[in-house]
Amino acid sequence: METGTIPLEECVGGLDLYRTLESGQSYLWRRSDGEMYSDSPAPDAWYSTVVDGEVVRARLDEGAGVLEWASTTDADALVRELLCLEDDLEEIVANAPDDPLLEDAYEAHRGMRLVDDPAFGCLISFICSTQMRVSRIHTMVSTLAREYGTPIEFDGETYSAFPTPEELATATEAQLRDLGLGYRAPYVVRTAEMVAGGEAHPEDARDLEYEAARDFLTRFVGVGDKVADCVLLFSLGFDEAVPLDTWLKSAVEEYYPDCDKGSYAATSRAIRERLGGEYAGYAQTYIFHHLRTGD
DNA sequence: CAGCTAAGGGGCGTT
DNA sequence: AACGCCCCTTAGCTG
Repeated sequence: METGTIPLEECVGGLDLYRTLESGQSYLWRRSDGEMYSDSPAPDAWYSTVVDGEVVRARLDEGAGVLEWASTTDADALVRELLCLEDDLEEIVANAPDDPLLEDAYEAHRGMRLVDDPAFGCLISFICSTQMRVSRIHTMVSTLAREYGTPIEFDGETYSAFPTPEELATATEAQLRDLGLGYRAPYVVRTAEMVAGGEAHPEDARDLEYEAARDFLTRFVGVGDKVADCVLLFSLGFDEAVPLDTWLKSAVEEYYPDCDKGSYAATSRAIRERLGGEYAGYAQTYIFHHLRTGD
């Protein structure tokens, strides 16, 4: 076992691990008390995930002023990457457009960061997310990991990696329906088969310009504009992506009515400009969390 | 191409 | 306790 600490002072603008990992961006982490996404924060809890066969655990130690990690490998760089610790939140907030809703959101959830999830797990997570509340999405993704992922022993406990495309492609629609995925079951199987078969990989979108990348991702079954935007924002480093979900649509309706241009693409473009362009995705994450939690 | 609708099932608020 | 409605939407069909 390897362990380490990352000084919180290196995370410019702070780090709120609870809001970063339980705000509906990532479904690939687990909380040690099993109460993740239950609306009951546990400031001392360990969060764990598995990336490329390596277990990573992380915990905030506010008293010591550090983010503590433990892993099967030297995970210092990996933890910084997964939690976007290099993002300068002070600069992002300072450069944000003057906007009452956005300022409230940034103020209320200071320290919440974007995540940088592995692409395949992120893609499947958001295919599962349609018409679903965040706690159930987390349950579904955990179930997929338990049923199809490779178990890994670490520090006396068993962790389940999210399945590889090849592992998930062995699933049948009927099995996934039995696991509670509903109409998403065939989407997950077909997308896993596409990636496993080499037909396309979500990582391929990295090389494209933003809107072309979004179009590219919609070739996967169960992926429309909104899910594609989530994968771009939460996994592929497109910080300008603004997923237009029900909460953002209601925000457009109530706060930015002039940004409603009818189609997804045009409205997305307008709200992206209104929220600051380059880092509009950060703004989206804060507004989404602000409206959803009512905090 | 725009517009409509079906597609799990659980949790939550209302009767 | 039963009921209706909602949930970070997409695919497929119709006109």
